[in-house]
Amino acid sequence: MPAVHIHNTLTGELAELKPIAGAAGPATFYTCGPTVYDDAHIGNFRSFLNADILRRTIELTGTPVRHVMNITDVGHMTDDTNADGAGEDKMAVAGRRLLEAKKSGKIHADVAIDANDPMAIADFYANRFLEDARLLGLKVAIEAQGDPSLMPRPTKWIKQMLDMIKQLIDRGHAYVASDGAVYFNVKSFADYGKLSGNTLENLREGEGGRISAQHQAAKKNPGDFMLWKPDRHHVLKWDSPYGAGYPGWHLECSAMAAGLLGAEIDIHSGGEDNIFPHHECEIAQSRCAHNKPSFARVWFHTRHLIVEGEKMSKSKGNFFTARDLFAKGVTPAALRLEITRTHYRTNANFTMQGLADCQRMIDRWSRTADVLQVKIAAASGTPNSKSNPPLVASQSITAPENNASGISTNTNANHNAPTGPLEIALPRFTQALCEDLNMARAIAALNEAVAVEDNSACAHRELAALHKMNSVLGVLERNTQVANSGDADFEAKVNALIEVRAAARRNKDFAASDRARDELLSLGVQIKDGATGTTWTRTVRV
RNA sequence: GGCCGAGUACCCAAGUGGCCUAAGGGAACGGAUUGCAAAUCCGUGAUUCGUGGGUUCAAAUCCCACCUCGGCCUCCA
Repeated sequence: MPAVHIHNTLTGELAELKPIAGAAGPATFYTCGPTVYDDAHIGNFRSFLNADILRRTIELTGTPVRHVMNITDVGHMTDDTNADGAGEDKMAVAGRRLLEAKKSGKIHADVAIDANDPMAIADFYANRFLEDARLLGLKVAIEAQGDPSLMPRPTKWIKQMLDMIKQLIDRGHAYVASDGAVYFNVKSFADYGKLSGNTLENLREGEGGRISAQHQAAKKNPGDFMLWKPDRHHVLKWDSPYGAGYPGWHLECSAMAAGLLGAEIDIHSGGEDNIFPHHECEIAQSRCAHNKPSFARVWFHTRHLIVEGEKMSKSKGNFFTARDLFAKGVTPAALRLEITRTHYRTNANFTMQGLADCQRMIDRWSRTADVLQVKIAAASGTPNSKSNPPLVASQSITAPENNASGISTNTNANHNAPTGPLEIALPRFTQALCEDLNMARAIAALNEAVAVEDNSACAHRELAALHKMNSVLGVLERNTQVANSGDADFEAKVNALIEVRAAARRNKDFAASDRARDELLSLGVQIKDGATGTTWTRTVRV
């Protein structure tokens, strides 16, 4: 198996992944997750899904991964540095927005949620995030159903954060300032700025007017960042030796990563905007609190997604959440592929055309899987459970050596020699991903293999190879529209029209059959006449 | 203003000194199929890599300048 190499933001070089725990793993991986004061948008999901692709790639090479992703439920202030209450808690803002959404009908008014309760708001959006994430195949979100500790919430980790603050004060890296807040002293950590390339001098120049003079004056250095903010008026507050208040927002990741994965971890990921200040500050806190030579060995950052060539923004009307797109008929598979197929270190351009391109690719892979399934069933003499007639003649199957479960009982001498195109493509696919997650080349390897006619006798081995590739791509199992299910009336109407059309065609009344087809189209339904009858999907409209 | 990344066909996108007269997918066009479509299958497609210079036997790939886009510079995936 080739080793996974990825670009390490910390060094600017390609790093071979060697788990701290040894070759057998597990590799420890922490991903900065969402702050749940609103629905996650597709840009958020690009960074989460790229982390997922990396995690699945490592697993493809045979190394298990322990992946943790936080869900931030502490509101934090819209302006964290302002003490006089001019900044507002993000959860409070979210509560107001939620009330407005209910009034305008965007969210069902009967959604039982108290907009004045920050934890209820956080739970509401956390659940919506988890729904979207599972639909998109974010593995950690699927695993967290069985083990919630894999997606920790900072409000449950306040004690550990306070322990860390104490440790930092004791070691001389943090101090209580005249304004009552606890700050980290950046001058006490020589490597501060190493991750982002920011020097303390540059930072001083770049103050940008966002830091109030009052608090700047209380700090020892302009770059010092907050660890604890005493604030009796904050929506969420906890008791502490520094007064009731709330933790600095960098602290949660340091505390949870250490608590769940260890003081040193293999990989830490996030969006490119996390590099500074968030990850820079995490490194400073973690290394100083734990007195370790490194925090994360490899830092993995995904560049931002742009939409139709422009920065995504609500005012431009190119701002999409995953659920917006699902409601329009986009399959989770197509969305997943569209936002992960471009290399993670370039700005990906999300387009509706691209989404359609991805859907076509996935449909073709899916058909290949179906054909292989049918061949396997035919070879083993098992009747196809789906009652579909075989789509492809199975005369190429020469040896009844396989069973339907795909487990080989073959004892042929050339058992290990790849024979079919997918099996031959698998090492190229794996190699491409191991070279800094080259998705485009991996996908090309799969596409080329799918285009080759498979004359090999080993359908089950071909299918196994396809499933291996899909274990990273994660698309075959989620290639269905979310929007379709649950509307029985609509489905009945569609099926009735399809039957009307079929009857008209049998009578050679083509004018009537075309009318039925047009009517379906106006309902947003696209039909496909297949060998086994007519199927339909919702057309994707934007 | 400082620092950093990127510009490859109609669109998405790989390739980072010779195997590139540039991968893969989509669109478009032509053919097969279809009552006609859709879907599917087959075929066609950049002498050229933002612009202008330079280095080299050799450049999309290295260097310089310029243009455009994106990111960070204490909210942000």
